Amino acid sequence: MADSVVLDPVDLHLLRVLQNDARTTYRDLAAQVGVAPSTCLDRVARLRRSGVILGHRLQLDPAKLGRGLQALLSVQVRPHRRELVGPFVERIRALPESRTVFHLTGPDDYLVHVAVADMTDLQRLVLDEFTARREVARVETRLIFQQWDCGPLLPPPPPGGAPAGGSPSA
Amino acid sequence: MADSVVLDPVDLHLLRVLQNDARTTYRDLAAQVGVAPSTCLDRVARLRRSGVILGHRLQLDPAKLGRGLQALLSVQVRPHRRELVGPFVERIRALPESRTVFHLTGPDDYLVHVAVADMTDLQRLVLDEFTARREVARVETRLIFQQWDCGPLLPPPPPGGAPAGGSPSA
DNA sequence: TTTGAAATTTGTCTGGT
DNA sequence: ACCAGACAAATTTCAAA
Repeated sequence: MADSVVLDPVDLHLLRVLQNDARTTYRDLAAQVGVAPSTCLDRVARLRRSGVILGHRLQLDPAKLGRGLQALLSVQVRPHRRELVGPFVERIRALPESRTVFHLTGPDDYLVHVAVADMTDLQRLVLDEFTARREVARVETRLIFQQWDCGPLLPPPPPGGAPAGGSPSA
Repeated sequence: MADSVVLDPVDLHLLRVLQNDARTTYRDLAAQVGVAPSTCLDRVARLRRSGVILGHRLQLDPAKLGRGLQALLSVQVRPHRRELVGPFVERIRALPESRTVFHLTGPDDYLVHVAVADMTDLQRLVLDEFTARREVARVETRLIFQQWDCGPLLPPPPPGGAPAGGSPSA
């Protein structure tokens, strides 16, 4: 069920346009991709059903919301057992400051991306919500100078990519 | 221009609903928030103009796109001078595997979140695109077991928050 | 600034190619 | 699978409060 899905060039084109602006109308979508609007509807509905499209998210500016300081917290949880890490993750996820939580390989078990108002707020967060917890063995804080969101997420080209004059299968 | 913006309770309510589903219609939005649809339109347009809302993003499932393996790469760039790091960041941002690039405080200058097809692909990426570059002094790779996106990003409550029975201003 | 209703644009469905 | 057209529903405008 988590396996990958076959996407033809039309699907890819749709996804590429929608990732630039997820509210493009089906009419514009159709014009850009070169199929009829009703076909777009069909395709997009299929992509949602197959789980490729998970949903639509609003992209907000943290600074404009008074959360101008962002940081990454590396957290060691000891002992690293299910009955401890389950509640830990749930608690951290519920913090209004948390943006993303990663469970990682390596010596640092978790990486938490947080957005706070200022340094005072960050200090409070680290002391009260992380190091105060018994299962948290160590927290390392790194501030984020700048962050870039990269291009759209697209499937990798097949290993034996088709060259220009390649394999006429007729 | 990056300063925070005053948001009244209606704006906050709108943002909270839209972050759960950015395609909620203005009609439903109006019903949930308790104002007229045309007011919602006005408010949302204002939020876009003021830069609080940056855009609408499609949320895709990397595994369904054949990118089932994600990792975080910590990168040291030496010497850390503008004429080296500028092109470095641009090159990394342009990689189809890159999802986010962070410039950080601390010994690791950059953290790059990547999505790849498999281990072979990850090895290729690290060797060919990172360690092969002269300015890259060191790369540390950590795999992502699991990742949680956290609740909506909302402004922090004001320091002197209004208590329950507070300040009847009439 | 907000509203309610009119005008316009979109989303959705049906049936045909 | 795709397309075209028709209907329903949503968005957007606008005059008035």
